[in-house]
Amino acid sequence: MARPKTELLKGTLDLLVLKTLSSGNAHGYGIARWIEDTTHDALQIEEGSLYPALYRMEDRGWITSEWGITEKNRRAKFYRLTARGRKQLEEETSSWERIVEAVGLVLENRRA
Amino acid sequence: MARPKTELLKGTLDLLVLKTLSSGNAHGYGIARWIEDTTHDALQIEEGSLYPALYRMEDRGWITSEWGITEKNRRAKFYRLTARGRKQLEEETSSWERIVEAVGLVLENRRA
DNA sequence: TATAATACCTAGAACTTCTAGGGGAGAAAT
DNA sequence: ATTTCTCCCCTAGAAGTTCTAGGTATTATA
Repeated sequence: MARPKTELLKGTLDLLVLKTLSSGNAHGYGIARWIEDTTHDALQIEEGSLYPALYRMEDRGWITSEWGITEKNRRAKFYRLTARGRKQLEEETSSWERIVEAVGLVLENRRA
Repeated sequence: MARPKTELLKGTLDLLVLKTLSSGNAHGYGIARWIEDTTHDALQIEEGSLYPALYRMEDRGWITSEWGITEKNRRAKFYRLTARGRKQLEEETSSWERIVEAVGLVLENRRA
């Protein structure tokens, strides 16, 4: 089936998930769908990347989880941001912006 | 001595090196210094990351190397881009731009 | 009642980057 | 002269994240 290659840049997944959760609770599957929709499938979230990432973030105290029922009447684990997660989001956002700016400098530059 | 954390996003190093070489040959050490200078040290290039990356890229036929002597009268391995390397640079540049744009959509968005 | 969609889970492979060293040779400083 | 600094290359192994390629269960739909 070979979908077009739309690999994530390693290191961005946490940022994307944290940002998604910053505006409301969500379950894993829903987070993935929301990111894909928002980016018009420019980013695809593999479940084999997502779930391990969610566990890591929970271990680190950035998010917490709770079982519940979705709008579609399905059992799902809902995540929400902790205070530490919110702080982490801020850090990762500014780190991301710094890197984008820096890479931009390289891409624009012509060496003398 | 703990320099401030300025980790690379995994996946950007190839792009940075290819772009650096796109405007002229350079040796490894010089590539690292140029990227750091250009980004005002926002990105730091570890030699333990750089040299393995250069070998990978050479294996893949994106760059070729040749020993020579630097301006400072030191022995050094000079790299230059191949045609395939130039093509790879184009691909990685547009991939980078796609990702930056997509992440931007997520960061700007507020979920309804 | 078969199939699709929703939702979660996991082991192991693959890959890149970092850590933490090592070495040699020329330049500068003492 | 000898030490120290800068330039320049190199490597093994650890660490970390993402992907592949499966699997399961339940509900909605055709």
